[in-house]
Amino acid sequence: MSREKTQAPKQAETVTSEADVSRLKGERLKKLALLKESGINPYPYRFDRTHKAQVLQEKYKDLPNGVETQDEVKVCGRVLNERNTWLFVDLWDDSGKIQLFCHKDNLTEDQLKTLRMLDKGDFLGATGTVRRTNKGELSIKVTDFQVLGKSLLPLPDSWSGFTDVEARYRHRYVDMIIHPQVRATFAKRSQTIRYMRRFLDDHDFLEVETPTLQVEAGGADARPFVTHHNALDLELYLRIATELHLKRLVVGGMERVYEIGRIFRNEGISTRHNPEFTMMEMYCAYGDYNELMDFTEKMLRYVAENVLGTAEFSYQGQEISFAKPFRRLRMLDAIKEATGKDLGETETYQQALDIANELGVKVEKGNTRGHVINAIFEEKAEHLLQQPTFIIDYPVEISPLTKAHRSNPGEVERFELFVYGRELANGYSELTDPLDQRARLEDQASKKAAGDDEAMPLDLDFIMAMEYGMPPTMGIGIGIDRLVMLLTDSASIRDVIAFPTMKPRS
RNA sequence: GCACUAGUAGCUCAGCGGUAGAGCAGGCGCCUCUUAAGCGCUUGGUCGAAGGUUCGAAUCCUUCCUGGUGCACCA
Repeated sequence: MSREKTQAPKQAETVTSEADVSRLKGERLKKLALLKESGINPYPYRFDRTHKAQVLQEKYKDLPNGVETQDEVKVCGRVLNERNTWLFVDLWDDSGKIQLFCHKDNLTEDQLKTLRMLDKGDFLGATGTVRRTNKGELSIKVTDFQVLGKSLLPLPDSWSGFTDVEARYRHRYVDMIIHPQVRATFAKRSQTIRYMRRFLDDHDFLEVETPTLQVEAGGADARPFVTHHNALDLELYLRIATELHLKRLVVGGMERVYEIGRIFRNEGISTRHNPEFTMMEMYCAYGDYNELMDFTEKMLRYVAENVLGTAEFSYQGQEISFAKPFRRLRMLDAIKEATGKDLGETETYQQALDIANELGVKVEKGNTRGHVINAIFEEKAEHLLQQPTFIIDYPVEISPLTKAHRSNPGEVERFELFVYGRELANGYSELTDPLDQRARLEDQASKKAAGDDEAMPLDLDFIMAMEYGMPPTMGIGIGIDRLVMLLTDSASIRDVIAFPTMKPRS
């Protein structure tokens, strides 16, 4: 605390020297000083607006050109453009634009002087009457105005735009000021979560919260972030999934639960991966994966219809339909469709590996028939799945938390949903047999001990929970960021995460 | 982690061995019914960083930093 105080004067010096260095900021600091000298507070407390821009545009849409009303309104927002030396000012709020008409006939000498102390980027509140100019622009004939927040830094110019991707991610607020599209994307992100939540709530689910800090990070194959708790002198992991805790709640009698939360995985960054991302996981007692696919389909359709107004949309030039029934395809059949090879005829790791070699698929992870099948699927079939497709019946070896298939040996009742060749969701009939679960997790733990840092740890309390008895349960995880990418036609996951993970500068 | 690619004024870009440029933004003045944009004049740069080659480097070479795209990892 005392350290901060001693540093305070130094910070003040920095601001001054920056002003010397940056002439653009310096010009604005001069205007700020001028405002203060004129007795104006450039950072006041509030403004009572009567209308948002969009409301006025709508209300006066039939007002003819050149017609003035006597209707007095108060509007406020950020100045993004100015023409004819502040005669015309484009004021933007979160609904849209309204033009201010600042004619000298309607303003005092002092007000005209104040007008010259403004900059693009400033927040302004204006009072005046509604009129439409001869050229057809709805405007406020300003009779009074207040500075609501002085801006000290220049915005990118609106004509050439703001295209430096790095700058847009690092300074998202500028990106959002300049690009209404970006604001719209994040509004849709919010709505996506809202309607998913509403759908689940309407189906009697309870929203819950489970620990982010965990002693062992389980529930998925991924490397975790490590952190440290000082008071306990304890190494902790950031969660890589919410699954194991949500299932404990099902054991506890909460029959329908879900969590929408941040997940952390210590993996590479790409257009489809951010180290922290948002996942919706839900668990529902007494259902199986067949029912879960029906449910998922309905939920996604509901979300799309409410966010977009339609369940059919275009993603990166590809028409995607959430309206039509989603195709359901066994993994082995997907491989057969893609390659002509029937892995169902193989029985051993070696037989499967021979086919992989024949297809030129490298199997770099795992040494079981299931791993080979999965590798072939991922390399040969996955990218073909453009329209929503449930790939069902996965190999047991890559699914340690999933119930064995009721009729196909070696398989589990699991599906993944693919859209545009990308995984969007992962669901299954949950494994509820504690003896089977213990055996599978012990197998995982031995792999972990053997050096597989993505294998799951042995969570004994999770097994104990299951030993108390668990009902048949269906459960799914949906990648929210990827869903938002689809609904907003965003090419990169960074476009749907307001503050994506970036390396620090210098 | 690997490959390719980029970094020049506040923004968008040109320049690719010979004195750092343009448009917009900014400043000053005039102007007051404009829509990218009234008119005139004008300020503005560690060319991402550090080395090297050269008489001379924004430009060529090396290393590093930070992005983007693809691959790998993964969801």
